Amino acid sequence: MSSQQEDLTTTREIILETALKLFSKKGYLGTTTREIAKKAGTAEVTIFRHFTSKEKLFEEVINKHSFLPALQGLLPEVAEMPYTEALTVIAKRFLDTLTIRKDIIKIMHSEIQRYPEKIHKIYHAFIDEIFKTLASYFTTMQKKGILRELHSEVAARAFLGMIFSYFDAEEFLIRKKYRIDNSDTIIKEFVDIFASGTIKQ
Amino acid sequence: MSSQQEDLTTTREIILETALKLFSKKGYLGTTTREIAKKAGTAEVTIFRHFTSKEKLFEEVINKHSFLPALQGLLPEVAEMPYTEALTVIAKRFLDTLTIRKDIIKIMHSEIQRYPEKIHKIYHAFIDEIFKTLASYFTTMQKKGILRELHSEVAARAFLGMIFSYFDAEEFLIRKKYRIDNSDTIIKEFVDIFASGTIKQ
DNA sequence: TATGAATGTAAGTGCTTGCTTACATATCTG
DNA sequence: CAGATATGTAAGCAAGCACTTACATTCATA
Repeated sequence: MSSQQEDLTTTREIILETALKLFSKKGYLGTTTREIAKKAGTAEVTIFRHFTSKEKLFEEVINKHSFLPALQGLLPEVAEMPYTEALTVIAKRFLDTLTIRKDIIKIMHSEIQRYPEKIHKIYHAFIDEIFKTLASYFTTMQKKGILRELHSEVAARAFLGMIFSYFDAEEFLIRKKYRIDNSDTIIKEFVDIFASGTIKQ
Repeated sequence: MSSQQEDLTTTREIILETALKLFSKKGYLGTTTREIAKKAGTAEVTIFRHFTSKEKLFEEVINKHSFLPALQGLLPEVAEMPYTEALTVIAKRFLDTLTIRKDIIKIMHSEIQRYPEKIHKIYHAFIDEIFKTLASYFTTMQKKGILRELHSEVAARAFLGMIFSYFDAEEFLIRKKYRIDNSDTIIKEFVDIFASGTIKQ
């Protein structure tokens, strides 16, 4: 569960990372350029010299952190594993990705409707890719006779939905002290339910 | 899927409902008091006469829509049904509750940083009731020998998580034209997966 | 009919915010 | 060393914002 490493060498990168954190924490409107500058240890005017406007800075933050290949590379890796084990790996990888990228996910999840089409599309592409990747894994497993007949894309939504809701609640809503269990235990139970709910026989 | 009816008789109520919609759509900071006034068909000063400040108006909006029980009373109704049917009823009721209250849910989701204490409290009151109701149903079903052994609270999170994520994507993210299927079909698949994943044998 | 409560109109105040301008300083490079 | 490049300091502008004040109007009811 390591956090994302960024090269914080140039002023530009420092500003981008600082902006990411602040936009995530306080929202776009709740963050001022003075605040970003102060926390980044630069002069406010430097931000405008690099990014022209707050709006464009925001776009660059989004562009820099929009990420696609979240699950894609994982498919070949898990294709030969036993079903339950594969699901566990997928679940953990997905949860890890969410956790590492939680800042950008928070921005997109809570402000998406208030921003231009461009950002909408990035988020859309991300979600679509993940659903379809997992759905295609399920289809493969059906052909192998391991999974029963089901709508594989709906199944993908079910599986990822459990995990996303769990992530969402843990990261943003629930106070730590109220946690039921650690994430491995919970993932194991989720996978058990889902696996025996989708397996043939 | 009817939307929540409010008495829009008094000026006060009209302002509260207008503010709810706008805060939900544009966020607290993205909504101006002028805008609320205009859309509510009143003078801006009327808002301040009623609510003193924008901040207090926001609080009243939250207070007014603090959740009432969502699943309560459903247990006895469902206790004697076949398992799958019971899950379907629960899922639909839950999805209905979310849909009816989508505005306030959206506000709580995006403004949680602004009001950590209050929103946490309301959120917990809402979620706890649902989790516990469902968990206690699962426990009962285990005792009856219908369900296998599992952590009933985690199972409740799995089930509600699928539905919540589905709701979240449908309401806030996915453009209508891209929908896979209608909600009844999806709920049926969710219930199938979950039921066969939790049933004994 | 007279009074008071609710609402409207209009003007304005003080603050914050994104962004600009002008000028100074440091550092690197040819 | 000379010039270019990146950054800092400081002041300030124009707009938008929440909120206020003063006064007028409507309307129910005592």
